[in-house]
Formats: sequence, C-alpha cells, structure tokens
Amino acid sequence: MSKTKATIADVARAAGVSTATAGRVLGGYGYTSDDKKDNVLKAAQALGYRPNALARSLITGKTRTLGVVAGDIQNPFYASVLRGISNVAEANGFGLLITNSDELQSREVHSVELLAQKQVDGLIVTPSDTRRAKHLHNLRNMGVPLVLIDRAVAGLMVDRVATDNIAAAEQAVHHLIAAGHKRIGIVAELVDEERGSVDSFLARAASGEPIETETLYPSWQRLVGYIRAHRIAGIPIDPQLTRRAGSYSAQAAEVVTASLLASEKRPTALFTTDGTMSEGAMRAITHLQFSIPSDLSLVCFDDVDWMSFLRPGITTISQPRLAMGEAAARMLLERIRGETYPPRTVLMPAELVERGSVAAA
Amino acid sequence: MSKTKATIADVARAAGVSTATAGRVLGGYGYTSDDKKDNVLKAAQALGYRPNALARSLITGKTRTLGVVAGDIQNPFYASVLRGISNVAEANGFGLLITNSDELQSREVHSVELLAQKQVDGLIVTPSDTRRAKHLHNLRNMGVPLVLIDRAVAGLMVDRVATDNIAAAEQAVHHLIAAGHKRIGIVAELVDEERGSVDSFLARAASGEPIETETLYPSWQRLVGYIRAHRIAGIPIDPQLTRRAGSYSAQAAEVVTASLLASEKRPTALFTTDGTMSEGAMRAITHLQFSIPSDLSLVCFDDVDWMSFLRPGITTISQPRLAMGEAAARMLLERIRGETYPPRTVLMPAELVERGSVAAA
DNA sequence: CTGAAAGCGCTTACAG
DNA sequence: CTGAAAGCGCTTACAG
Repeated sequence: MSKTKATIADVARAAGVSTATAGRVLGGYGYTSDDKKDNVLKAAQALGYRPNALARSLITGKTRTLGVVAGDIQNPFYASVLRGISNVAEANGFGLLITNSDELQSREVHSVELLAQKQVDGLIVTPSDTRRAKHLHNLRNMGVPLVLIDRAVAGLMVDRVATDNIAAAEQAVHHLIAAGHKRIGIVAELVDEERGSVDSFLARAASGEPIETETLYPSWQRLVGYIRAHRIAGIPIDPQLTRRAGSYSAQAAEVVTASLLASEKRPTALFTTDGTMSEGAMRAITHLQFSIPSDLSLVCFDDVDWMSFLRPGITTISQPRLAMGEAAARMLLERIRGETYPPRTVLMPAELVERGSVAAA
Repeated sequence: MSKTKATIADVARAAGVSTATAGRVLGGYGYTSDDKKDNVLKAAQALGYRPNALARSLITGKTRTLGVVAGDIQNPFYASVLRGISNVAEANGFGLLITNSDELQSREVHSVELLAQKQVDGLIVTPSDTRRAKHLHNLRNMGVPLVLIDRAVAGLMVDRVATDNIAAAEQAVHHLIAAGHKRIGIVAELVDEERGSVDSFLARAASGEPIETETLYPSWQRLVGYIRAHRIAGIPIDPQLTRRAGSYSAQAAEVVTASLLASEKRPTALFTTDGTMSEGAMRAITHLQFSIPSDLSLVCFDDVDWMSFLRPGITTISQPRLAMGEAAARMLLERIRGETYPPRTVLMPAELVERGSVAAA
C-alpha cells in the first residue's frame, strides 16, 4: 500500500515518458500513441494514481463544483430542492458544496464568501434578504454564475426559479371560498421588519393599491394571494384572521394558530402558507382536539409527506420541489457553459391537491 | 468593478511589497510590520482581493472540506444527520461536499472517488454494503480520515457512530409485549441477497444460535431485537408476521403492510423498523381504515415529525439524528487534527417515546 | 521583519 | 505524437 500519493511525475517516471505525455493520457486531453498510453495507464494503475483535482482546477479555472446556500437542509422543502440540484449536478459530474444560512443574511454572506474562495463554478442561493444583497450583486459583477431559488432580490437580474406564489395561494383560498367559507384564517411566517405592519399592508392591499410583489418574501406573496381571492369574491378581510408567526418555526405557528382558534370569532377554515407553518398549525389543531374538516376546514401550502396519510388527507398546494432544484441546477450549468441569454425567471406550476380536509361551510 | 480577479501578486505590487509579505498578511501567517500590513490590507481592499483556496490547499495539503456520502439527502434521517454534520463543520470553518449513494455501492464508490480527487480532508459515509467495501479499505490504507454512520463494515476498523439498534428494537417490542400483545407484526426493509432467507435467519436466531450482529444492516439488527424480545418473553416467533419490504421505499412497505393486515391471522400490534417503513405502513393502515390503537397497536422506529401530531400520537423509538451527525463530524475533525487513538464505536442512546398508539391487548 | 526563489500537481502553448 | 518549459496562485524554507 503506497501511503504516499503518486503524482503525474511519478507515473511519468515509471512509464518512461514526460509528465506532459502522462498528463495527456491521464487527463484525457491531447493525443498519445497507443503503446505509450498503455504504459502510462499501467504505471498509474500500479502506483494507485489518483488525479489531484485541485491542481487541475488551479490551471483550468474550473472546479466542477456547485455551491449551494440553503436555508436549512433539514427542512423538507430544502431537502427536496437539494436533491433535485444534486441529481443534475451528479449526472453532469459536478460536486456540491452545501451550506445553511438559517435565513440569516450574515450567515449567508459568510457562506457565499467561503464558497467563492473555494472557487465554485457557480452558486445557487435562497436569498435571506430580498432587498439588500450586496454580496450577491458583487458575485454577479465578478461574473460568477448565480441562480436564485424561491425568492428574488430587488434589482438583481439573474436566473431564478420559484413558484407563482400569489396565483397558487389565491387558488387555495378560492377553493375554501367556493366551499362556502367566509371566515378564513391565514397562518403565515411574515417576517420582515421593514415593510411595516401586517395591518397596514392589509389595508393597502385591500384598498386595491398596487404593490410591488416581485421581491416580496414568499409568505407575503401568499398573503397577497389570500387577499386577492377575497377581493375577487367580494369578501371583506378581517385583520383578526391574519396571524403572523414572525419566525420560520413550527413552534411559532403552533402558538399563533392556537390563539386564532381560541379567539371569540374564530374562522371556519384555515390556510397555512408553507410546510413548517402547516406542521405548527396541525400541532395546535390536534392539541385542541379540533376535528378536520368538521370543526375546521384546512388548506395548506407545500405537500409534505404526512399530509397524504393523515386521516383525513390534507388538501394542499403542491410545489414541485425536486423539479425546482433540477431546473435551477440546469440553468446554472448552462451559464457555466457560457450561455448568455438574458436572465430568466422560471415560475414552476403549483397545483391544488384535493384530499379530505375541506368541508362545505 | 474589477472583472478579473486580483491575486496576491497584484496586491503585493499595489502595496509595494513582495508577494511573500503580502501572502503573510493576507494568509495570516508569519510576522509583518504594522505599516506594511496596513498597506497590504488597503491594497487588498481596493482591488477586491479574495484568496484562492485552491492554491493554498495545493500547498498545505488541506482543503478544510469534509466529504459526505449519504443515502439520500431528501430522506428525513439523512437530512437531520447532515444538518448535524454541517453544524460542526461550519462552526470549525469547514465546507461540506455532499453526495447521494441511493444505497447503491456503485454510486458510493463513484462518490468516494470524486470526493477523494477533490482532496477532502476526511469522509463521512453511510456504507451501502456492510461487507465488501474495498474503496473504504483503500481510503483507510491511504490514511484518509473516515467515519462511518449508521452501519459498520466488516473488518474495517474506523470510527463510527450508530444507534444500538438491537437494544432499541428489543425495547420497542418489549413495550408491546408488556401491553399484552402476543401477535406482533414487523415490517422491515431487510434487503440482502447474501445472508439467505428471512425464514432461515429467523430459525437460526430463534434457536439461540449466535449471530454476528455487528455488521448486520440496521433493519436486520432491529429484527434481532424483535426476536430477542420474543425469546425473553417466551413467545414463539411466527414467520408469517415478519414482512420484508425488500427495498428502502415507503411504497414497498405499504404493499407489505397491506398484505399483512389483510391476512387471516393478522397481528394485534405492529413494529416498523424505520421512518420510511413507518410511512409506508401508515399509508396502508390509513387506507384500510384501521383505527390506532383500537384495531392495531403500533410502535415505530425513528421519530419523524408527523408521529407527534398525528392523532393519536405514534409511540416510537427516537434516534438522536442531529447528535449522531454532530458526533461523527467531531470525531472526523479529531482525526484530521491528527489524533491517533484506536477506532471508536459510539453507540448513541435511542429512547422510547410513548404516545398514544399502543393499547392493551 | 522581509524578499528572492522554489515548489504544490497539474495543463498549456510551443517547438520539434 | 512528444518533451522541455512556463505557469496557475499561493506558501514555505532560507537568507539577510
């Protein structure tokens, strides 16, 4: 067992050729006569030669590695998206350098820096701040291929893939309205210190004031969909029914849902805006012993595993998470290959999966 | 915006010092006078200098990157373990190169080769074959730090972290027996072409024949625990109650569970051996409209999110998945630092979480 | 403390 | 087709 790694120079010496020739056969570039090729291959085999990708990358300027900044790889949404990314990366011989931001911009900045230093060929990020993102603008200006998932960043013209959150949420809420519900609660993350209170947002939206929705966080976009469905149906919005978890955790959603369901004028139906909020809401519903759909109708967002085998099944908006990851990776690889078309926004179709959690009001 | 990246040479030139000096301040090694340091830092700032980790790694022989070969990052078990690994990696300034094997040895071999070429400082793998693993032995012989998670490999003496599957499963089944159950079904993955049929395994185990359990796949170990609990209680094993999914998918588990529950002499209780099997079993149970725990008692393995908010809650064995990942990463970092104690096996405690899915028989 | 030089393990023109 | 030489962007002895 050769404890010390063999280099191209070692192989060349053993095969009696120059390092250039050894490099050509081992690296698969340039031409070599068959007999020399044989010698080199045999020597490499005998020495247990393994190419050092670092050295190659230093010269070629390519690492065949993609960097990913996810919110939390443990979350089912990210886990699926990552699997999608991984699928196309591996199929193309690319490695994946993965980090978590926990939706904190400081950690995201740090991650991006780490990945950039490691010279990834491109980056896929779920930006934690949709407005300020100097590090991402920098990347773009340096010519580093970049694809955004799930969220856009104001003024940052790069490829991105997301769900049409407004349309999907509108469809979900419309489904409840069509079943006769008029008091529909919504439990959403809605973190954002700057865009003002939820109440003022609701007031502006309800009054029909135009809102820049492109760079809104997904949970706010879904709230817009909720509002739209109401406006279209001519149902007034009751601010009491809008509950902001304020952080991306099931626990926060549980607290907020419990309070909503315990309130005087509680809703007859509930819309939760993502997998984590749905989990929290479900915990509260279970804990309070509400029966679905007799006590409360429910439509969720994002089709998490348990929704299909809970009894009754949970009606939800299904996002193609795996396909989103695959699409993002594919776009990134195109950019890495040098494609130059203008920035693309791919809105993936989300569909309403009807199960048993909605009853007529 | 400098489209072209600045190197240490550029910074040195701008600062009027040698590349050695520039390197010393930028790389944080060696001593430099304060004024030169200032000049270099300013020049670096002005040029937007970003160190090239590739070049540094080529020299130092360290990449500060860990490689991970997981079964499937989308699976909640792996997703949590990975998050644990990521936690300690990031805290120590290490990056994470992650791949999926889909429990296929061919893919695992390919992943390991890719990661090795990229010169990771160490590897964490969930081996897909617990007996033959030449590539892992090679790694060890080359001196590459390696930590195994969840499974051992025959004859491969390296650090590993796992759950005491036999003890945990025995506890789970004992819990059912203590509630008065005598006909307890088990739905397990049990893939393995070589160790013979499940029946012969059951026969050997039931007869008290000693079995090499160390390198058994987890699902087989959990079957051993199931058998042990029966032997201790003096309850005979009915092979009809042992169902092998044969592949690691919820769908396979669903089919097998449905058939078990539809059989003449169906069990009064069921033990499922991991999160995926549990999901499949749950789907079958829901589909057949069995009520838990009145029609069937259930104890699962691995505490997946839905188990706690399904009504009734599902009693299960909880594995500290996050902590397993953290422990593995910590051990790996120790090895990378050069620690040389003999290979350690860390068996993490798994505990029975009692909820509402078990009724007295 | 600082600089000139060598070198990490490869690939890339450039001659022959 | 093949080899000698230069070089990717750094770090590391080695003198001074």
